[in-house]
Amino acid sequence: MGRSSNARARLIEIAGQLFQRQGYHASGLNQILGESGAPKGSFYYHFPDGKEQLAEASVRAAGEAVERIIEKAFGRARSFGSGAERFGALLADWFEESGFAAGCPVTSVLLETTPQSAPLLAACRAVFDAWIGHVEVHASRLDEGARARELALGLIMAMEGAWLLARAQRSTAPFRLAARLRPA
Amino acid sequence: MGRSSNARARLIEIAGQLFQRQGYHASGLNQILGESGAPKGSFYYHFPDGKEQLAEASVRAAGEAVERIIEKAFGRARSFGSGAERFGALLADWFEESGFAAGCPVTSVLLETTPQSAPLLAACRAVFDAWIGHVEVHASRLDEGARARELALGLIMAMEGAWLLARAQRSTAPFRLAARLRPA
Amino acid sequence: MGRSSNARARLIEIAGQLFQRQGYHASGLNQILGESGAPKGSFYYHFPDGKEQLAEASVRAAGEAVERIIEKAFGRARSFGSGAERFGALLADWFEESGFAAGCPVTSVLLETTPQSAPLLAACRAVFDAWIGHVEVHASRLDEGARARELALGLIMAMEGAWLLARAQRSTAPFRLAARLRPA
Amino acid sequence: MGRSSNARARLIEIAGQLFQRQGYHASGLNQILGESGAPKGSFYYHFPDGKEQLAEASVRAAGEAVERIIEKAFGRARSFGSGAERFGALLADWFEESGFAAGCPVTSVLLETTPQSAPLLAACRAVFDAWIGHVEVHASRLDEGARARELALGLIMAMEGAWLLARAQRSTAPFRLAARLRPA
DNA sequence: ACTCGCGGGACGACCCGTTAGT
DNA sequence: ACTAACGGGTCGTCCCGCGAGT
Repeated sequence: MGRSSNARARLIEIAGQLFQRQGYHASGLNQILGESGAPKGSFYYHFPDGKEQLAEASVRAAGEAVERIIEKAFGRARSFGSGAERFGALLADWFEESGFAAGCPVTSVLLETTPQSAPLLAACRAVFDAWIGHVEVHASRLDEGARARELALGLIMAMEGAWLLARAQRSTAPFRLAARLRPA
Repeated sequence: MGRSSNARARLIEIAGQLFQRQGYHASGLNQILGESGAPKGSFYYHFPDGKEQLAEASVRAAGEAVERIIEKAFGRARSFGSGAERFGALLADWFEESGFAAGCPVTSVLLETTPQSAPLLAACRAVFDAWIGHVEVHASRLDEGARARELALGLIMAMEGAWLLARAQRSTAPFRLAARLRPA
Repeated sequence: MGRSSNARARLIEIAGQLFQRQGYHASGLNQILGESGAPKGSFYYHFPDGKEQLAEASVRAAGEAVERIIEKAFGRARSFGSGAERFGALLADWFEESGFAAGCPVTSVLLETTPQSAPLLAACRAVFDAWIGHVEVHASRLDEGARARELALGLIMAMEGAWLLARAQRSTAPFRLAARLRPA
Repeated sequence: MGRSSNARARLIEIAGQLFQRQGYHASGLNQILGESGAPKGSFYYHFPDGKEQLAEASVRAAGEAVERIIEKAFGRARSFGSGAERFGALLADWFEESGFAAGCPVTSVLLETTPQSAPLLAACRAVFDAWIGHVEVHASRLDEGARARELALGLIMAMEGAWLLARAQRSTAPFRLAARLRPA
């Protein structure tokens, strides 16, 4: 498990980065394999179902990374607002460190998938749901519980929209505004 | 001239639909040509710069379609809130009529383009800016002017995020929540 | 005739240059048209049989240009050797002025034509024969008549070979050696 | 290992034949692939740099074939003249066996390549140089050494020119005359 | 358990030389 | 004399097997 996990993990890592920057279809297997230094045979050993399986893994991995960001943002927050602001700031940092290039890891795969590939769509949905769930837990702790789900949904939704606008405008400003959006 | 406009317009229309459903790269020229009944040579007559030029045209065309939706939503609105709600409802209708399949016409192109193709990125940004500008005009008429730009940015951002979640969940509910999000 | 000859002549001129540098198939109609500023419709007015007809015209035109070079070289020559040397020098100048890039105008078309297009092959052969004939006339004037045809054939053949080597080596030296080759 | 060499070698062989008969650009990859029975994917495994890499290989392979002809012609020759005559005769045979259709394998590629593709041009030049070098070795053995290089250059140059005229006239006569050309 | 060499077709976008309409 | 439109062709790249080897 030790050695092989490396190759597998590296493939997931590289693929995730490329998907976020170029999109799923624009990131060819050859490019992914080239940049991760893995030979073709190895890839199909680790991912016998091919590119989609890799995409699913990359979506789930990136999903967990964002979950950690959510925990970091809300972990010690004393109000939903301060947690949301910290969340936006952390996403803004991530985005800026990528050179204003890396989109949301779920979105990049979600939008190029619909008709076929139910498992991939399901993974994207599951990751979104997990994010919302994590935020909801913190919301119900920090705010009146009745609004918790709406607060969580609204925050994730706003951050996703912010990610898009941030990309189009090459700016981190949208993340800060998104952190302040609340259901009326 | 009349005939030819048809071919061009039809190509833009079909391409836009496919991009929204499958994404830019997943929509091959052959498919676009096949579904619009246009031969290959005609396509390169109307779009000598190729697929990207078609994408740019489709982004701009869809941008104008959404502008009309914005005008329709806010045209007779007596409050920003009622305009926003109507906007969300119209987008929800559009999305539902597409069988829960059509994403935002800008997003689908924006996310698969970044490193290269500055004109395409510029077109995406211009369309976003135009939407925000249109909403802002109505916001400053209906609300205190000081918040108009933030209200507009927030609404567009929220709707974009809603479009993503709507797709992942095959639901129109996100649009309704997005319509109610406001800067705190 | 006055105005239109210009367009026609310009097309022949440009096409000849491109064929010599890039070959027949590598020189697209669009490039030829673009560089000569002629619209597509005009081209098919002047050359209803298409690209091959243009190629034939360019071969014949360039053939006459070389004939003039032959006359210039041998016109006042007092020996076959001095005429041949002058011929080689003039071809070397032509080649050098083209930036060591322009091959023989006949060869470039001849080698990409064989199976189809008998008229084009015939034109190439006719131009070669005309060159040989012109040299032969001078040879029989300047040398013993019995060897005239062999001298002419040998000189043209050597110059053609020189043109190839000159191109591969980016040098004008082959032309000077070719001018000195004689049947043993 | 044995099997794969076959595919690669067969591609080079077929491509060389087609280039000699039709030229480089007129010989489409699909035709080459069709006649050699190889699928596209295999081709790009063996020649990742594409058609130009195949052309380079075919030029080098054909270059070695002609080197063998040179050795055969001059190997047991007792004079430069008899070696040259045998060389011309062997080329004439080759040309006749091809149905008066196959041009020089170097020339066909050289003339359609110039501006781009330095490696291809270098390969053509290297093959020419190798031929000249081989002839020169025999020339210095059989003749006065001082003239050896000129004899070699002149012979190769004459044979190249002969190959062109042979093609235009559908005759093997030029090869025999070329064999007799010597620097004056 | 894992890697690799070699191969396989379908499809990608693009551009070709040409013809109708006018 | 020229704009508009036409398909079939160009080369290149896609994601993916399969067998032997380590």
